[in-house]
Amino acid sequence: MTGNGQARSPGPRADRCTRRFFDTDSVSLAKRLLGQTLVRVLDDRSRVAGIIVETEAYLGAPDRASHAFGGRRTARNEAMYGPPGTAYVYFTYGMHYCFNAVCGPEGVPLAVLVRALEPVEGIERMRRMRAEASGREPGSVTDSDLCSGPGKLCQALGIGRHFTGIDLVSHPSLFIERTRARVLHEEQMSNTPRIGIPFAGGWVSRRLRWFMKENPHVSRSVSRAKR
DNA sequence: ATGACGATTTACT
DNA sequence: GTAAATCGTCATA
Repeated sequence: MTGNGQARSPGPRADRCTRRFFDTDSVSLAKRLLGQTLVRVLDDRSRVAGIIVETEAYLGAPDRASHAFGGRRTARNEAMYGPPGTAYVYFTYGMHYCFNAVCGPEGVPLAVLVRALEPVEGIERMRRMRAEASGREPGSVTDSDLCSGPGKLCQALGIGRHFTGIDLVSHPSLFIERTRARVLHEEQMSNTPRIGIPFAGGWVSRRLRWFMKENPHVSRSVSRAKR
């Protein structure tokens, strides 16, 4: 036992992100999430996980690109109004799920979309799950094609609709581990406009997408947007 | 009851 | 580069 009561383990042991970690604005959370690890514990208790390398901030009612634009509150986006640390998972284009971490005070629909992961645990398992979900052969799924997009990472981690509204701070099979104590330095990250929101008027050009520079696991569209 | 529309991915020219 | 796939959700009637 150490002085602060934490158990000492052989290697660096990752801690789960707390309520306080999520209790901030979405731009801050989008940056803080870079370098943390999204973890899914499967039914057989094995873990699949990846380091978050790309995020997008959604700013709520005033944000034309947000599902909560204009204060819209429906059965679909109800989770966005939950307390910080709530998961918001939505289904889109008739075939894909996307995962968000909700932040800000309860009742205020701020969220961060997790767009890409660098696979680190259970990679072969993720490859199989993603292959099955997209109707391909596992051999055709390369490491950089595994979690390099919001729909892809949900396939790889087996994240579906039933996770929407769950509490990332306490849920046994979906959470985020604090693998990085501090926010990445500015030189280590880039920001660009968000992807796939041509309908968002003046919000289209806002640079609310954040990603690790030079990381091969960020979503495709990066390569042409900005190196 | 109906119709338009995606915070995407994939295959193909 | 462009386009198809595919369906839950929500606004309108």
